[in-house]
Amino acid sequence: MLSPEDAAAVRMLPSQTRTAAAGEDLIRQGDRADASMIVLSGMLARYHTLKGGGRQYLSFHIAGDWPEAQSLFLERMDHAIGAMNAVAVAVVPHRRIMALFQRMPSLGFAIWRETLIDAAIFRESITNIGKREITARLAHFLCEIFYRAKAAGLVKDDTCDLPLSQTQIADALASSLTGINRAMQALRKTQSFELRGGRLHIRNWRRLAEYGDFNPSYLHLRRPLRMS
Amino acid sequence: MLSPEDAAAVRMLPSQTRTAAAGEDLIRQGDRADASMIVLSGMLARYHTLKGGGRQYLSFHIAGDWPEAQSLFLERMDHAIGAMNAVAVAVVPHRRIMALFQRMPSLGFAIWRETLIDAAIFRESITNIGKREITARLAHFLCEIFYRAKAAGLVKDDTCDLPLSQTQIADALASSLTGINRAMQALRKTQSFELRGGRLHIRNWRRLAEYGDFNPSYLHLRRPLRMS
DNA sequence: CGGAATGTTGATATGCCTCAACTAAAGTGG
DNA sequence: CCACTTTAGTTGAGGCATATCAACATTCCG
Repeated sequence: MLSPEDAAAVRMLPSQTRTAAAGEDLIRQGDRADASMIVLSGMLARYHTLKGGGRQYLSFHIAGDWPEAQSLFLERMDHAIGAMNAVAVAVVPHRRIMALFQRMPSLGFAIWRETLIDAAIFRESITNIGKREITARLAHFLCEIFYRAKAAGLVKDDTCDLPLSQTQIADALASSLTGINRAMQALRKTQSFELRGGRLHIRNWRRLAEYGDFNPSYLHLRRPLRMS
Repeated sequence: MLSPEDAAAVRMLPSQTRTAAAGEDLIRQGDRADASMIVLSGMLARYHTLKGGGRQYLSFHIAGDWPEAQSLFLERMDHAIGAMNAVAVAVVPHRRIMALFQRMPSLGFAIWRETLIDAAIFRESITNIGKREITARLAHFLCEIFYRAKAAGLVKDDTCDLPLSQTQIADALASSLTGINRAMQALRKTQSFELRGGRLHIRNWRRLAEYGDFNPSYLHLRRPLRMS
């Protein structure tokens, strides 16, 4: 989340809109990128591909995110970025961004800050996967998705998009389809949320956050959200 | 790893040397930091503390690393930084660093790049913990430690420091003490390394890297190392 | 030398993965 | 619009990797 001024400056950048369908890759592991992208709509994911073809999803990105700011300074992609549903992104060449930095250093710092928050999200994911049992892990995951969507202004009627299959959630949370399916059933019993048709509806935030041991401080929002 | 010029500029910054003994924290979760630190010697770790007191180690840092560059733009620490053995760090106030950026933007970009590599390391850790069985996970971990030490010029006689107990390795790899102990024994059978007295000695890099499915591209070195 | 930290080994338990079959929903073409 | 195909979700059974618990050995260190 950039400040309004920074966001305005970014919008003035010459950019090209690119769309992708669910399942398509926008960048692949090993690619060189000479442009970054800003998500306009839909959901992107970063993922590693393992030998054998399995995936580990690393993070998910929604409108307003810069999932690829890192390519500004890292020559090759160490992961791929794919579309989880129909997606539109603004593609901005690196040189444009670098040129803008010179005029507005604060914008550079703001984007830097975004990449640091990204890193904080990865850290939290390590702990989530490493230390929490599968049901709590899922609860934490749902909390993060919802909280970030809310911070981005994408929540309406306590509902946001979550266009992931249970298989994909399993590959994000280092679990299996069966494992996630059963965790989902266990969590549903808490009546704290509903997940249908790619939409996540929160019924009882407190309970879900409690269950998932979710503390949003790692997201480093400038002002905390008021959760219902 | 900054470029020689950048590193020289950093060395000119007024800084204060601070030391810490094994087990001491340099910064705690929730703290505000108004200075960053550069590791001079010893090993630091970042970690999350869980309710119940358990730890999840997130990353380890050796001489030359900036484990805390993120505090430049993130107000509060979302994790702690502790010393794994006797440590010396150079403490540089944020305002000095920011002032230097103005004179040498390239330095800012170099540090930004370092934080992006940090993030890549976290991502790899997610995959390592999430998708690899415990023995391969350990092998991968040892490879990363050694490879980074080598890149930093801290390897002599195919040996580097690794001042961690099996309990600490377990808390880094989302395993248990017994689990790590047995993985260690299994790995030792490959004769590819020795780990004693806080020193890691590599006997057969190829075999260990193979076992741990270790591909160093995520470390984004400018020129790859030649491994013996 | 004694005590604490670290590492090793064995026994047992269990969370979750794997495999497999089946149901439900969604998407497609005649 | 219905039959068909594909994708997603559900359920059960069985096995295994790894956690947990407990005792003991070893090394480190004051």
